[in-house]
Amino acid sequence: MRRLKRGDEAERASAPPDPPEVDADEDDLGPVWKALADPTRRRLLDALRAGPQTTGALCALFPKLARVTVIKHLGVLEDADLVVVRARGRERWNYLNAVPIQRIAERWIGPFEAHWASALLSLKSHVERPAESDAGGRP
Amino acid sequence: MRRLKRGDEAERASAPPDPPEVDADEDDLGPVWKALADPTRRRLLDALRAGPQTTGALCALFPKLARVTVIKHLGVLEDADLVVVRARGRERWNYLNAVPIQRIAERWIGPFEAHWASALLSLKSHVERPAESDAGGRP
DNA sequence: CATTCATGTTACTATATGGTGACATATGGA
DNA sequence: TCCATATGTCACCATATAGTAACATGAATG
Repeated sequence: MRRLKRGDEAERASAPPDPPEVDADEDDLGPVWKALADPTRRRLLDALRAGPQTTGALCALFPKLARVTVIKHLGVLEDADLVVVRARGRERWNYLNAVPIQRIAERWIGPFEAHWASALLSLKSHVERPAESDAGGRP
Repeated sequence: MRRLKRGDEAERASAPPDPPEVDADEDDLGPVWKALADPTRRRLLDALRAGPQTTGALCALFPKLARVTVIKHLGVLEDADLVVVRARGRERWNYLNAVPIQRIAERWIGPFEAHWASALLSLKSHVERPAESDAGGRP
């Protein structure tokens, strides 16, 4: 969790400021997985997909949660580089950074795609079958 | 429990006055995210990518962990439908099931992939206007 | 300068989870 | 039958995490 950086001079409080740089050199995907594990954080990212939001606006999207809870979730997302923050005045604009998600897609989803194409067929015959029988054996 | 799908044929022309609702469909792949959050379980799935293995063989692949730990991890993976088990005799063959991963790719990676493309565009505009940042501007 | 508003930080609690050893169950072979 | 092997369950502990209330900080406004 980073401290507030002083933003540029406030021109108006309705339009988001310029987006920060997309820091993308994140080789450790562990924090990303951890951040994505929580459904609230996934919904938070989903909300940010529509566009950058201030922290207060994000808190307003989750009336069931305390404001501090949302802030902590944002901190986890920021540590995972899934959210980048840029402060302008006393507002804090949260930007979605989808690059780590794309990393996951490249390094994880891709290799596993071969399985639901090939191994799924042999697996499908086992799924609805009661265990304990010896048909087919070790592939 | 299955949630309703919302088809969005109806386009909104401009920014609506009502606050944008966060689509909070907590689908059945919550356990999948939870299962994937742990690095040991990811390595377990990685080992199963080479082919089905008995529980004992999998335990042998993780000498640092107790056998019970591996079994519990396999239980989490099985609850998430990422691993399907079939018993043969007194052995237990664990099969990888990549379908939930594919569903994550469809429902998550896909929508976010469109975003990191636009994020790069935003980055470009940010680079072309380097003056408005606060870097070094703090008196 | 004082006030207000948006935001962040500091304890604190409850629950979840990873990890382990001891014990239990079932299967195959002597 | 008896015994070894493969696997799963139970009780337990340490840590992590989601969540909260109360308090603190910092910027805009009068």
